[in-house]
Amino acid sequence: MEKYLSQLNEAQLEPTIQKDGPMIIIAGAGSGKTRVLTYRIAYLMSLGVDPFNILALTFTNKAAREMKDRIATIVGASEAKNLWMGTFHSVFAKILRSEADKLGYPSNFTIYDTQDSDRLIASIIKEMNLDKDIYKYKQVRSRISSYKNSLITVRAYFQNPELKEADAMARRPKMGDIYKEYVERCFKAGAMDFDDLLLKTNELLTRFPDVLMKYQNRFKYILVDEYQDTNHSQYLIVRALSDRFQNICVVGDDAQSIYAFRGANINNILNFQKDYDEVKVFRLEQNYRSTKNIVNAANSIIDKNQTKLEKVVWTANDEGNKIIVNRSLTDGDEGRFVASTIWDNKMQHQLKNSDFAVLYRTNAQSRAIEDALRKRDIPYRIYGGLSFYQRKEIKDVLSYLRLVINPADEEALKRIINFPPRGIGQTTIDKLIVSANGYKRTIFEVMKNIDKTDVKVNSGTKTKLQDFVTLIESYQVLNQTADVFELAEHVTRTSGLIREFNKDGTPEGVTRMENIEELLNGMKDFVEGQKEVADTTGSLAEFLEDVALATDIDADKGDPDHVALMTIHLAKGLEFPYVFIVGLEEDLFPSAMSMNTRSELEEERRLFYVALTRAEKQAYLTYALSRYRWGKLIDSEPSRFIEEIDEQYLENITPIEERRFNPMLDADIFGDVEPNKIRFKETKQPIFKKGTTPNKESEKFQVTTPKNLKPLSKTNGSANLFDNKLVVGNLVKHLRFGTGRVTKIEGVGADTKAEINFENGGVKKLLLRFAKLEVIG
DNA sequence: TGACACCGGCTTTTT
DNA sequence: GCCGGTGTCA
Repeated sequence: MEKYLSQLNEAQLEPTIQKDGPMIIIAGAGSGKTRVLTYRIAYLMSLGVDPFNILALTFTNKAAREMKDRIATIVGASEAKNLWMGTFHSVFAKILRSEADKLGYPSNFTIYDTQDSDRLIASIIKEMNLDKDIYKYKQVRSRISSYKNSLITVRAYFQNPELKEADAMARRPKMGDIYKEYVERCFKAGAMDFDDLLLKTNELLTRFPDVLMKYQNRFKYILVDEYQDTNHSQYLIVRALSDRFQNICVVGDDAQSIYAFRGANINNILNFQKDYDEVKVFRLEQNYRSTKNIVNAANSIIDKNQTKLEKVVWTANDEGNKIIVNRSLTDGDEGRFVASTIWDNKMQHQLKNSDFAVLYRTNAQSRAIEDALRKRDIPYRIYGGLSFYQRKEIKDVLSYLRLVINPADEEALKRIINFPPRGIGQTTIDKLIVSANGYKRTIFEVMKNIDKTDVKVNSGTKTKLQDFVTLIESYQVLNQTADVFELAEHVTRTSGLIREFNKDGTPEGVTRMENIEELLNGMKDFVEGQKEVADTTGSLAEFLEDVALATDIDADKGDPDHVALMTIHLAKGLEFPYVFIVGLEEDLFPSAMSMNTRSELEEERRLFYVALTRAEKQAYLTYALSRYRWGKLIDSEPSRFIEEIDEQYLENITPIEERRFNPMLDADIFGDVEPNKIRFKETKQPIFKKGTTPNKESEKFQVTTPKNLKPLSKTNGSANLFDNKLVVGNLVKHLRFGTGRVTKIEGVGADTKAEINFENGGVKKLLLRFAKLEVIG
């Protein structure tokens, strides 16, 4: 242990060896807080504290895993294994499972993800015959979420006239009724949403003093990382659990609080000293990560915020290069700047792809960057966005498994009762829902006892319903003996899912199959991994829980040497030698939706601070003069954040030449194609602003498939032809068929036909027919 | 009841 | 530029 403690500077050492009592560590970006947390836990254990009595709450499961690994190298794996470490959601999901009966839940309750919640809310709004334009399900969901995070239960809601009034004022008087119905339906389905995991934990701890005492005694030492991002619900859990021993250590940086939108309360960290007696305050202000230029630039930014704790982040590192600011004409140009800069740097300095990260405000921005990187053959990985587990085919498989564990799971049932199609239509499903609500039973129970209910369906439908029940029940039987992998493998084969995805043989179907394959492989790993861990069961329930709470950043698959593309939110806690912060434009960053109040703007500024402090050696700030948003090209102006940086840390680089389109490199065609059967409808929208392409404006074509065409799976698409030319040899990208080359062109104008060889899974020949197309070559 | 084509909304950020 | 919902038709 001594050896490790000697690695710390004095400011780090003090909080590390502070054993008891409440303490707060205010840790600037890059100041080694993870190291302090890790060593502190190891130190506690070296003093004889049982790891079973230590609870460490982190922001991601990956952070927990890494910390656990590091602790394991210090104190040994067998000891480290017993630490309680993970995200709020995952730790308390486990606790809720073992205490579920007290709250009237089954221990194998389902965890609803955002999509499940959305679907349920949308269906409730519909069932209540409310105007969906006034009651937008996303708004309703976020409202319900904020109630829950503030511990406003349905009962509390109806007891509080102000809340009712506020919703009535917002023209949504039925808000409370929707909330009530939503909560009841979740309960009936044996499901908790993300917010419930915290809300129900609070309920558990307040309603059952013996349970509270049990966990207070168990968690003698509690550590909370990223405390600035805790919400009220989490705050109360921490307070309750630490109340007995008061051995609470929170770590955070108010300057990096970026989750107010999901209820994080920056006052939790600002007021910590008022919440506990004799709080010891430690500050980590020396940055070990970044150059002086980056640290000072970041300081000059955060200085503009009024709400903050006083601290001075400094570094003994080199001066470093100035931060490079680059202007582009369009988002496409911005992407190309990023790609070529990465390329040049790799060449000049012998760098790896993984030395670079591209950070953006919104997920939608990844596309332009992605295209540019792909064209340069630079490996990249997009984090976040639509996560693996949210893909349709994966959710379909998981829905079957969820139903095996918990047949009450309404959302899973609705998802797969007729997928693959088995002749159970919406009308039937609606009847089932109405009946189930009437009997206060689950849909599955109604289906199972259909003859004893008032559901009127014809005998054919009845048989189909019974077949479905039998199918699920056969899986339940298999689940008694088979492991997760074996069961899932059986399910995909016998449910018809594989047949469904295989049937048309399109690359899209192939991709879906590959994803299912990957899911099965993941299950195999899970099953084998669990055999080595003693205190876990490797059960299906556990797998589904892991999956529900997994974040994209948690999964590290594929070649690790790739450029990382992610939102700034996702980048928190990470560091990279070279960082690009792209899309620094007003209305995008800061977001147009976050400029109404000072506190919103300050959160955007903190977000920018987080982005900048990810960089170790070099930061690039880029913006474009025009950008595609909602499929339209719109003008933009540089972000105020660029101006807010003290200019002595910046270097503006003027593009040597404004980039032009190279049709061979940059031309893309998107669309649905099937031999001879495609119509291209011209739309008047130019692809590029005048002046950005030398002479001609490009045209955009919308593709529609005629009625007699069997669609591949998606019926809309569009084709972009740059400079209005199609040339033999042109590279063409197609959503479904990948990339191919034009091999033959026949005819002119409306009758133009182009034959394209797509190379993926064998050569595919497709005939395109363009309207209003000038053909050369 | 299912398939299909059209339309409209969306884009902040996530456990 | 994508996704999901909806209205229409067979």
